[in-house]
Amino acid sequence: MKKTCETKEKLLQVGFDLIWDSSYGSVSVDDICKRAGINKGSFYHFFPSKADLVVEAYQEYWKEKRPAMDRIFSPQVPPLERIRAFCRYVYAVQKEKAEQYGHVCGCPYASVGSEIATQDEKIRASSEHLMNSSGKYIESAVADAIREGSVTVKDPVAASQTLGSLVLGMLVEARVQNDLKVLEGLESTVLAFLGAKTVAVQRI
Amino acid sequence: MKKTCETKEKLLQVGFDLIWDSSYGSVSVDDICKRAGINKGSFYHFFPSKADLVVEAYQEYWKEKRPAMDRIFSPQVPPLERIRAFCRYVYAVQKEKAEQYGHVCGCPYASVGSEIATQDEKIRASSEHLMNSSGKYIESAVADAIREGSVTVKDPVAASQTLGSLVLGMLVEARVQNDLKVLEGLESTVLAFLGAKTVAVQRI
DNA sequence: AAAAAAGTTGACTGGTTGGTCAAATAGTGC
DNA sequence: GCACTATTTGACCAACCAGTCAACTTTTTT
Repeated sequence: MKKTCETKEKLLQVGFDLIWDSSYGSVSVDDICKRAGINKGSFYHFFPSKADLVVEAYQEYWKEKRPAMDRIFSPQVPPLERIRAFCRYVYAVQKEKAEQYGHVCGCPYASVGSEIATQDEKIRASSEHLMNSSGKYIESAVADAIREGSVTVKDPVAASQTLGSLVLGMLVEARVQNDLKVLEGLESTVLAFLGAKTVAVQRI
Repeated sequence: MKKTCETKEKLLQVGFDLIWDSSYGSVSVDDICKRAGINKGSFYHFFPSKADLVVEAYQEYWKEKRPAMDRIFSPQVPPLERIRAFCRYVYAVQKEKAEQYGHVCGCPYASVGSEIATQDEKIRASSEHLMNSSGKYIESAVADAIREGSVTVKDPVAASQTLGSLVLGMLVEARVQNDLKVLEGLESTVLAFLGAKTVAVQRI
C-alpha cells in the first residue's frame, strides 16, 4: 500500500483550485506548475495532457467530498433535515471559497463542463457524471420525504431533478453576480419548492 | 441616419456565434476574423479588445431578441400563456442552434459570464445585466398570474427569481449533457413549479 | 551493491495569442 | 477636384501556449 505521489497530488489540488476560480482556458499548464512549485516535465510525467489533469482533479475533489455527503445524507437523519443540511453545506463551501479567492466560484463541475462541453468530450462526460453524483443523494432524500409525507411534491424523480437544476442555476447566478446573497435563500427556496410541511419557512 | 458598418456587424455576429458555440477562451480573434473574412486590423479598428467585441455582441443579440420577447410577453396574452410560450421559445432557440452547430449551446450570457466572471469585470457585469433582462419579463407575467389566481405560488418576486434560476440550471445541464431532452420537460416543469391551476400538465 | 524503475529537471519546439502600426484605399463634404 | 475622415490591409511583435525530450537523481527491487 503506497501513498499517491506528493507531486501528483499537489498538481491535482493546485490545478483544481486555479481552474475552479478562473477557468479552464485562462489557466495554463505553466501557471499550475509555477503555483505548485513543480517543473513542467513532471506535469507531463503524471498527466498526458492538461485535459487529463482536469478529469482526474475533478474526480479527486468528488472523492474528497463524498464522506461529507454520506454524513449529510445519512438515512439516520430525517429526509428534510438531510436536504436542509445539504443546502447549508453548499452555502458553507461557497462562502469558504469566496473568502479564500475573493470570488464566488459556483459549481466547479458545471463551470468547467459548460465552458468546455463542446470542445473536449472527456471533460464533458466527466462533468456530466459528477454533476449527476449529488443528484442521487438528493433523489433518495426526496423520495424518503415523499414517503414520509413531509412534502407536497409527488414524483421523486422529477422533483429531485428539478431541485438539482434549481440549485445549479442559483450557483451559476451567484458566480456571475459574484454575490453570496444569491445563495442565502437557497435553503428556504428549496424547501418552498418541495412544499415542505413541517417547517415554518415559506418564501413563496 | 447611417446604417452600422457591415464589417462591424459581421464581426459581432460571427464572434457571438463562435463564442456561444465553444467558449470565450477557445475562440481567438484570428478565428473570428478568418470566419468573417475580415482582416485583423479591421477588428481592432472597431473594437479596442476581444472583451469589448463580446460585450457589444451580447448586447446586440439581446436587441435582436427583444421584439420576440415583447411579443411573447404581451399583456394581451393571458399570463400563463406568456410563460408557456416563453418555455417553448427557449426550447425552439436551443433546438435551432443545436441543429446548426451539432451541440446544445445553452444560455449564451450564462456560459460566457460563468467562464469569465472572475477574469473580466466588463463581461461579468454585462452578463449579469443581460441575464436579468429576461427576468423582468418573467416577473411581470408571474405577478399577473398570481393576481389572476391561476397559480398557487404567492410571492411574485421570489417565484420569478426561482423560476429564472430553474430555467438557467436546465439550460446549463442541457449544454453539459449535450442533450435537448433535458429541455423537453421545460414547460411542464415550470408550470408545475408555479402550481398552475388551469393546465392539466402536472409532473410533480 | 547492482540493476531497474520511478521521479525530476530545464531547456527546447513550433505554433498561437492578443494586440500594433504605417501605409494604402475608399468614401464624403465642399 | 481637393481635403478630410473612415476603413482596410497585411506584415509584425513579444509573450505565451501545450507538449517534448534526453539527461540526471532518487527510490525500490532483487
